[in-house]
Amino acid sequence: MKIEKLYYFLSVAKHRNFTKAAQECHIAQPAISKQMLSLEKELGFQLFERKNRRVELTEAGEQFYQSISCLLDEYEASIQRVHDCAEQKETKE
Amino acid sequence: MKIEKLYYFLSVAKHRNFTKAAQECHIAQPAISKQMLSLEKELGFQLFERKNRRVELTEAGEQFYQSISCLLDEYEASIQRVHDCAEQKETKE
DNA sequence: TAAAAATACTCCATAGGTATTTTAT
DNA sequence: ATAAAATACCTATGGAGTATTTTTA
Repeated sequence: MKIEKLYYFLSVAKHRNFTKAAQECHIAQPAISKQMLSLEKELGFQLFERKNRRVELTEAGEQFYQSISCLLDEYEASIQRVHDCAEQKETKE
Repeated sequence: MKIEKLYYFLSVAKHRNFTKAAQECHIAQPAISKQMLSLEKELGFQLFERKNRRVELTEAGEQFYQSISCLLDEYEASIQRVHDCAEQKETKE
């Protein structure tokens, strides 16, 4: 599981549109499409309902969104904290 | 960033030994070694102090360990919850 | 000399790109 | 006809393996 894939998921969930998400993530639309199919396969269930001109989240997708959204915030905070810690150490030496 | 890489890190931190961690993770020692070098490069600072016959964590490494350990627990819980949600949906239909 | 990490390669899987097709409005 | 996702195909990067080297107690 790549963390980038989870960020792509958040973007798709936000836009309810693969093409827009691809733009936001600075990758091509087929790349997002494949990543989301691969994510669903990896998890073992549908995250999206592909409609006509719109993507909707399944119930599981909505829940996953909530969890992953928090988790990635915490992940970023962790990275930030450890960066700060490393820099503080540097200036102390 | 792959989540597997973070699990490898936890294992190395736990054992203070790349070879033991490799065994626990069911991969070869050079694979762990490269993954940890790549992790340090990606983060931009040292996580380990490679000693004689022992690996020690830097301060930043210790802090990263705490954060990542919690984070991966939450990640697993998220996956579990969403699995449960998806199954409940299935049986309801 | 033994134990442990790093390096040098080789191989394969996967991520991403472009072009194209499919599907529904 | 158009908008949007999926598919086909290609390439490059990265992960993992085996064999080997380096280092230090």
